[in-house]
Amino acid sequence: MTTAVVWFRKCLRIHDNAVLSWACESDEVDSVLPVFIMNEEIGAEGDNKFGFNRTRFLVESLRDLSDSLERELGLKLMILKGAYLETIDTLIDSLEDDAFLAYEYCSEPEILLLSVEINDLGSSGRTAFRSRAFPASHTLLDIEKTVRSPTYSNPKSMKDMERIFRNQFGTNEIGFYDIKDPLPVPEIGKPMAELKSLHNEIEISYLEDYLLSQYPERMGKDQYFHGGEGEALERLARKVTARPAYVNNFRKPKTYSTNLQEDPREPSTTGLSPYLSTGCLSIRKIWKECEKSYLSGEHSQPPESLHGQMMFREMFYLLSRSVINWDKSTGNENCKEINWDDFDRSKMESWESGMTGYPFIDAMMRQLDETGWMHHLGRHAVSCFLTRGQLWQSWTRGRDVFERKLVDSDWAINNGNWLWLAGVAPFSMPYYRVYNPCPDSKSSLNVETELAEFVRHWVPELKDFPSRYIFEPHLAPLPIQISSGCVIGKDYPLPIVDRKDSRKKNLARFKISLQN
DNA sequence: GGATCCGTTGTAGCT
DNA sequence: AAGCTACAACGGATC
Repeated sequence: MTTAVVWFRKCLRIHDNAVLSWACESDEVDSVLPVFIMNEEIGAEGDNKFGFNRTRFLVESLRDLSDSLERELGLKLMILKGAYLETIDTLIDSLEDDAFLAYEYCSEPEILLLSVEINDLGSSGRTAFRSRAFPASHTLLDIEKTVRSPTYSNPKSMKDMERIFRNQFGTNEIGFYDIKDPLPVPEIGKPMAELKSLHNEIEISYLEDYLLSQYPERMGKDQYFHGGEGEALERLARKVTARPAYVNNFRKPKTYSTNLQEDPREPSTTGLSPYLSTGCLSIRKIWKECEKSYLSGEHSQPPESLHGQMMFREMFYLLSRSVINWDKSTGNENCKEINWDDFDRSKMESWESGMTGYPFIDAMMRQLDETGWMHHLGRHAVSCFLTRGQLWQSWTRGRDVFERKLVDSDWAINNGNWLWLAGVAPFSMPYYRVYNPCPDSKSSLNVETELAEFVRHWVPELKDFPSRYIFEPHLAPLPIQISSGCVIGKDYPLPIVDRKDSRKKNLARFKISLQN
C-alpha cells in the first residue's frame, strides 16, 4: 500500500494542482496525506522573512485550503513546524504504508538543493520511499527546460520573452500562445492516510490564536486582502472576468492617477499578486481569463498589458534560476557593482518607518507596514529614493524590508524588481531616470485630490496641511505650519536629505561607478 | 564596423 | 494646464 504525501508549498489551492490531481487519480496511490511545512519563523518583526501581514495572509490561505480539502475531497491538511528535510524524514518514518512524496518543482536554489537531499532519503537503503518533483504550475514556462535549452540566454526585454514564449508554446489558430487550460478540481479524493500524531504538528487555530494574542491591535484593523483560494477566485471573477473593458485597456504605467490607497471597490490594478505568490491562484487560470477578454476585441499588448505583466513575472523566474547569486550584490552577473554607502542605520530606519521628511515616501512606507501593500509605482518611488535617488544605500537592504512586509512577497520577483529599480540590472531603465519623491502639479498625478488625501491619511501629522505644501511641508512658511498644527522639525521630521542635491550627487556617483 | 535605435512606466523648466 | 524641450547619456542589439 502506498500513501501519497502531497506536499503543499506555494501551490495553496485545489484547482489546477497537478500534484493533488495525480494523488487523487493515480492507481499507484492508495491513500493521501496533504501536508504543509512551516519552516520559517513567523510573525515576529526583525530579521525573519515573514512579517505580520505576510503571516496573516499565509494563515488565512492555509485555513481556506484546509477547509476546501475537507469539503471537496474529505482530506485533512496536516501542518508541521520545522526544517523541511528533517520534517519530511520524520514524517515518512511515521507512516504505516510506503511513502510517495509528491511536490511541485521550485526554481529557488534552496529548494533545488532540498530536492536532491530528498532523493537521497530514498537512496539510503529506504525501499519504502519514493519522491517526485512535478513540473511547476507556479509559472507558465517550464523554467528548468527553458534555461537548459541550448539557445537560452538571459532575457533582458519583452522581445526576448516573446521569443521564448513562441518557442515553448507556439501559437494557435487565433494567434494566442498555445498554453494548456488549468486543471479542474479533482472529483474524488482518496482515503486519508493513517498516521500517528507527530510532535511538531500544529493546528491552524493555534496559528490564528497566536496572531490574535501577539497582534491584537493589528488584527482588529481592516485589511485589503484576505488569503485563500476562495478569495482569489472571487477577486479574479470580480476584477478580471467581469470587466473585459478594463482587461483590454489595461496599461500598467497608466494606473498611477487612480487611488494609491487600495480601494476594495475599484483599485487601479487587479490586486491579484498576493494570490499568485502563495499559489492561491493559478497563473494559467488568470492568463486564460485575460484571453477570454482579448477575444472580444482590441486590447493592449505586452509589456503594458496584463499578459505583459505575467510575462515579466516569467522573466524574473527564468533569471532567478539562470543567474548565479540572483539575490546578491556581488558575484551576480545581473548586478552592476556600485559603491553604495556603508549601512546607515539612521537612514534605513527613517526610510523603513516612514520618517524621511518626504510625506509621499513616508505615506507609502507606513501603508506598507500597516497593510502589507503598496502600489507598484509607489514601490518604484521608495526603492529609487533608498538607492540611486537619494539615500545611496544598497538595494539588498530595501529588498529585505519588502520581503518581510509585502503580502505578495516573492523571492524571484522581489529581487528582480530591486535590481531593476536600483538601476544595477542589464534590463534596467537608464540610471538617470530618478523618480521625484515629491509629486507636483506638473506631473500626470492628481495632486489636489487623491495623492494629497493619500498623504493626509497615512501621515496624519499633516492632516490639516494645505495641498500646496503637502509634499514638501518644510517649505511652508512658519505661520502656515503653526496654523496647520504641524511644525516641521518638531511634529514631523525635516527632510533627512536635500532631494535635489542628493539626486545630482548620486547621478554623478553612479556614472563613476559604471566607469570603474 | 560605425551609426542608430531601444529599453515596461522620468524630471525640470518653460510657455 | 497641457505640452513641449532640454537634460542626462548606459550598453546591447540591430542595421
